Amino acid sequence: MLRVGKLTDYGTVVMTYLAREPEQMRSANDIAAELGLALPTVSKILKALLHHGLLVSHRGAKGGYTLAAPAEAISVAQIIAAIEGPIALTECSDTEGSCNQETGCSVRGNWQRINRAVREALENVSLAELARPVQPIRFMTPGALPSAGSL
Amino acid sequence: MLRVGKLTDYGTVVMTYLAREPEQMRSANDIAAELGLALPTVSKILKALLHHGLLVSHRGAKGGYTLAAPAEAISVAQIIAAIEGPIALTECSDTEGSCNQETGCSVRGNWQRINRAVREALENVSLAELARPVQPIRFMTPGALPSAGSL
DNA sequence: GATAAATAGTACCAAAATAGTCCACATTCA
DNA sequence: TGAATGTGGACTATTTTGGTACTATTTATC
Repeated sequence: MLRVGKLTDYGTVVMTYLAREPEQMRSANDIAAELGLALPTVSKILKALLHHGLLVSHRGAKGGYTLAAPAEAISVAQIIAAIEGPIALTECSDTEGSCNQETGCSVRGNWQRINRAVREALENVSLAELARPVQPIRFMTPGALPSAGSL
Repeated sequence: MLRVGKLTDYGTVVMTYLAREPEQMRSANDIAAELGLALPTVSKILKALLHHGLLVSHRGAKGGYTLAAPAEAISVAQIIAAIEGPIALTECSDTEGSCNQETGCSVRGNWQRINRAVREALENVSLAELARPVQPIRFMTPGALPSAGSL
């Protein structure tokens, strides 16, 4: 449940890679090679991240990308928004016409709260935390929670 | 960012409708007519909700559906999971092969925490809350938060 | 028992979103 | 000047999603 595109997943990986040595400028080519992804795909992701101010680019030979801010100041929410776009959980935002039912519309209103809750959860995870190696906080017996990693 | 299918949206509306008079059994036809949705679509949603134990069905003439539990005991997370399926935020769950990079994999591990945070946010909203009319908790000046309702 | 009204299950199609690629152009370093 | 690199946009193929149709099964009612 609750999907995020594959490109967004890549996006977090790319950002994490850049966060390892924030001062070091990396070309799209380097990143693609290092991460084992296709150059055009990486390029596309970098453009999106750049557009949303998460990266700084340097054109020309010896060019590349660096983080626009310290990893602590970049949230997962920003990364997702940059690539996924500002699409709400529900798509009923503008076209209210379809649901002229009192019941339905009150539901729609309450979705706002859900959206906010999820957004806050995402804003509270920084790129820095994402880049940290996984701390084995809890080892659960395999199979105990079948979909532990799923939403 | 962060999408939920249209069917899931309908699902919440259907559940909310049933929650209004929990004792009252409703046929798929009634629900479709009342909510202004196509019968086959509503039927599909009801089947999914039924399969996940959120509804109880009564077959045959005068049959229909009722909630399987009080609205307070059903979470939005359950509704979403029933219709959207247990798809994780990222799809890297099984096929670890594609990403053989240390950098990337540590990111993947950290996604678990994000998933959990979001899931908990969703589990903390019950169907009962969803069914409540929107309480105008705070009126914010329009435009102050451009994408207030989006994620 | 017969009949009508429902759900149950499954398969299918069309449309939309997504992933991924390619190319022509602009910029900068050596 | 030339090679390397980002920029922007268009394009295609694949996947996912939404929506529909059909048949079987169950049950209330007459």
